[in-house]
Parts: sequence; C-alpha cells; structure tokens
Amino acid sequence: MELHQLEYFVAITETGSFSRAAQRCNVAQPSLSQQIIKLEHEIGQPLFDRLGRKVVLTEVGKRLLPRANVILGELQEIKGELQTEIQAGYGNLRVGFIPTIAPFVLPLVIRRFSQEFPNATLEVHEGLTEELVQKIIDADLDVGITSLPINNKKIHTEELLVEPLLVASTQKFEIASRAVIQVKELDDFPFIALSEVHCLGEQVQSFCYQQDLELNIVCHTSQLVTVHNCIALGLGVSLVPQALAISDTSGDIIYRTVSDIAPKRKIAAATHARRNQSFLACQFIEIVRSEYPSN
Amino acid sequence: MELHQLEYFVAITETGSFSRAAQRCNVAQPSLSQQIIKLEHEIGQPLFDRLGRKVVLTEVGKRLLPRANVILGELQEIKGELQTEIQAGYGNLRVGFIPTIAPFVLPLVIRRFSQEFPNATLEVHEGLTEELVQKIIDADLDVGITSLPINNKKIHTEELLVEPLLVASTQKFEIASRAVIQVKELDDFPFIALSEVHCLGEQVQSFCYQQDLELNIVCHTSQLVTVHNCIALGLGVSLVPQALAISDTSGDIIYRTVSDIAPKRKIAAATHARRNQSFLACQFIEIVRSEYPSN
DNA sequence: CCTTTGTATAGTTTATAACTATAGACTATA
DNA sequence: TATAGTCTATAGTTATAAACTATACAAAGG
Repeated sequence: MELHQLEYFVAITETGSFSRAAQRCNVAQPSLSQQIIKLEHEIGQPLFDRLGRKVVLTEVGKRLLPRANVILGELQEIKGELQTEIQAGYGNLRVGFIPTIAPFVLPLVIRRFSQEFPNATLEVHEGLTEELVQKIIDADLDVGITSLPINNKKIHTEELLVEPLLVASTQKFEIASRAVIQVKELDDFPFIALSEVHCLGEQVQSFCYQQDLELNIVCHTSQLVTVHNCIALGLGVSLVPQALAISDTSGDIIYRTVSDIAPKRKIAAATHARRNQSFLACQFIEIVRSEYPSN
Repeated sequence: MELHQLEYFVAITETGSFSRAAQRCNVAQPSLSQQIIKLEHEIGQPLFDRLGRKVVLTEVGKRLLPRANVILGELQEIKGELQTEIQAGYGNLRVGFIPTIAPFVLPLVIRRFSQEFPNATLEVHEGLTEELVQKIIDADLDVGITSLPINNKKIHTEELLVEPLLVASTQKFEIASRAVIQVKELDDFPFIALSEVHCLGEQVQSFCYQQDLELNIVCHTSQLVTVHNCIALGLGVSLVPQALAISDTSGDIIYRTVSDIAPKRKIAAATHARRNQSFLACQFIEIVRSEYPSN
C-alpha cells in the first residue's frame, strides 16, 4: 500500500470516475486504474463497482474511505506542522553552563528564553567544561556555554565575547586604591585561588605563569562564591570574571582592571561539530550573547 | 513523501543505525540512505545527525517520529480491520421486498438477520418489482427479493425457491371441500383478483390465460390483504401465495393445492449484474432462502 | 597505525509506475 | 438498431525511481 494509491482512491470517490480522478491527479487514466487494481489485490477485495456510467464504492471501499481520508489528512498536517512548530519555537533544548558562568548568566538567559519561546522546554545542566564536552559529544546536550579553548575536534565552538578578569579586593589592600594596576603588582598581595578543576582557575594559573608571577596563594577553593566571600572578608585579592563584579551589588569589594596586560577569558558556545544546530539552539546562543553581563 | 520512506525512517530510530535498519527492511543500505535524503529534502530539514557511531534525531526528526508511528500504525490497523470488520458482519445492507412477499417474509428475515449480524445496519424498502429493479440499477439498493421473471440484463437473479399458489376459499364454496381441485374448476366460482401492478396479479392473469380460463372476477384490489379479507368474508375465491396461507392462523379460510397444473411463482434475489455482492448481501440471501415460509 | 564500523556517492540494473494506443462495454441519441 | 460518445481495462512501451554493487570517506577502537 502506498500513499499515491490512497490519493487516487480518494480522488475517484470525489470525482465519481476514474477518468476525472486521473485528470485531477495529473496522470493518465490507465495508470490510475492499475494502481487501484494493485490496492484491491493487496486488500483482497474490490473497492469499486465499475458500472460504466458511474463507479460505486463497495462495502470494503466505504469502510476504507474515511480511513484513507484520515491518513492523507494527517500527512498533510504533518508537513505543515513540522515547519510551523519549529518556527513557533516548539521543541526541547538541552543546555549546559560551567560553574563560573552559571550563577551570573543562567538566570538572565532562562528568563529571556522562556519569554521568547514559551513553547519550548529547556533543560539546564551545570558542569565542568570536560563534563559538558562529553555530554555534547554523546548528544546528551545541545549547547554548552563555557570558556575557550576547547581542544576537541568533535566540538564546534562559537566565540561569544571576551570577558575581562578583574582584580577584586577590599579597601584593606592598597591595590584597591591605586590608579593604575600592573600585572607585576599582583604577587604583592595574598591571593585567593580557584581550584584548577575549573577552567577559570586553570586560566588564572597559566596567565600568571606566562607573566612570571609567583602568586602568594593563601587559599585554594573549589567554588567561585567562596573566593568572593574570602575577598569580602579581606583575606586576600583575586582575579574574577567581570560578570561576577557586575552582579555584585554589595559594594564591599572593589573591582579594578589590570592596565598593562589584561587577563581575560573567551566565552563561547560549544556544540557538536557534526550535528545540525536546531533553531532553538541558535536562538539560545544569541540570547546568551546579548544577555551576558558586560559594561 | 511515501510510506516506505516513513518505514525506513522509523526503522532507523529503532535500530539506531542506517545499516541495521537496512537489514531489517531487507534493502541495501544505500537505498535506505537515499530515501531518507529524499524525505529530508521534501521536509526541507535534516531528520538525523549522522555521528558515525550512532545516528541521532534532530529536533525535526523527533517531532516527526511519533507522527510517523501513528501513520504506520493506523495503516497496519486498517488492513486488518477491513478484513475482520467484513467477516464480523459490520456494514450496511439495503434490501427491498415486493408487497406480496414482504408481510410474510420480511419480519422473519429481519429478526434472524439482526440476531446473526448485530453489527450490521439494515435498510429495508418495500416496492413493486420495477421500483426495486430501478433502485438496484442505480445502486441505491443492494438486494431485492421479488418474483421471476425479471427481464433486465443489468439485473442478476438468483432463484431461491418455487412457491405454489393455493386456492383460497371459505367453506361457503364447495371447492373448499373437494378432494381434488383441477385448474378448469376455478372459473366456476367468483374470483377475487389482485391488481396487475403486482407481479403476482399479473402472474395469476397470465396463468389463467395460458390455461384458457375465463375467470369470473368479482373484485379487483390492489392489496393482497384486501384479497384475503374478501375471501374471508366469503365474497369469492382466489389464488394466493403459500406463504400467506402459512401465516394465516385464523382458520376461516381453506387453502387447497391445484392438482393437475399447479400455479406457482418463482421467488428470487435480484442484484446488480455488475456489482460485487457484499458478504452481508450473500448472507442475507441465504437467510431469506431458509426463512421463507414453506411446508 | 590499522582494522572495523558506518554512511555517502557513483554507476548500473531492475522494477515499477508512467505513457500511448486500443479494445470492449455501456449510454444516449438519431 | 445503428452509431457516436464515454467509460474502464488491457497490451505494449517508455521513463522514472528505487533497488543493487562497488567504493570512497570518516570516525572509533584495539
């Protein structure tokens, strides 16, 4: 049984004749006759009584007709719906953020995305870069918001923005009041370090290594919020993402840029290199780009 | 879009691979790939992300899958249902009886048919032979129960039985008490004639003509029940169908067979010569044959 | 690095659905 | 009752599309 056979069948019932049905279907009449015969053979019973002047449905034909209409109607719907649903933002999107981005960006993005795509469902994960990468490769995640670099051929990255890392300190340390801060000055103060399991921690570490800084690390912590709280208590200074600075409205901590060689991290959307990006995924990435806190 | 494309599509989702799906569908893998590509072109978007080790549905694919399953499932059902519904006696049957048969046969037949085919709907018409014939030709009626002959090439007739016509009389006329009744004796008594619009009236008339009888007709009536009532009142005698005699339980009227040359009528099922007889129609005809009142 | 697994592509063959032409059956009108 | 007109079915052919084989190319795993 094939769909064009059902189309022919319905056309005959609607036109009341093989010939007229053939015209409507843009085929020759014999083609149509043969397809109906095939259909009748497959069903095992005739569908029409050919009476010359008119054709009449048999009992089997009568019972097939509404069903054929349903099938064809559904198929017609499906084609349209698939397009419109996608454009109307139906669908599911699975996204992930790394822990040093999530707190400042995730809430803003979710809010905006839910407003713009109320028909979509959004699954949000938080995990370290390598965890997100593995999920993306396994197709368990559609988009990961993380920082560069990602050295994996299976991952496609789209850079969204460059985020400066700011010196964070309380007034207790004089670095907070200097007009200009140079890289070399950072090792003059106790430093609150983020664990290298985070790419941010790793990036700060390698930045300092490149600049020949030997930091005076007084604390290693595995959460950025702990770093923040330590700074606020005056235990030391650190390099933190600008997004954290922007979202910090307490006023206890002073954030300053490094003048000469600014530490920074590149924020990117990571997707599977070989999967097609869905409409929602593209839209989501643009929302992250525009909602990401920056001055 | 064609059904085998949807079958391939579903097979891929279930096996997780083009190759395995091809095996299941008993086609070569390239054939299947090409059909999926065609389907994707028609929909305008890819359905799968081919990741090498595994294939993953795209958002469009995810939304197509349940619909494809519905379509294929429905189609599978339809094939089965068409067969079983017919065999389970679903359907509609439009039947007709002529007025000189209907009163004695129709009730019995309807009762039996309804019992045997509770899933069927039965439309019953009553009309003169020519009316039934016309409806059958127009495919407005499936089966007509009437008497032969029917001279119409478009009508197929199946003889069911030969019904004797009996002499009906009250004791008032001595014909009722004779041991043997001969044709020639009929014109000795007043005769209640049925109108020739009925084939029965016509048949009696032509029977008498052939036997060189000149009936002493005292009454022409257009309903068989009127004939019956006239006889019961002793107004005359008549030739009536055996079915009437059997159903007459009053005992007022004596029914006798004609010994030498028995008048009779052939009861037949008339159907369209070129239409296929439905299962229900065949069953109905057999029920008429077996339920028709006879000694 | 090589083998294995998997999909896509190219080229060919087969199968099927299209076509043309015409037969055969019926309707309607002269 | 002829006869033209209107159907569907059949026969034979062509064209299309779906199948196949062989192979290229990419990725994963030992």
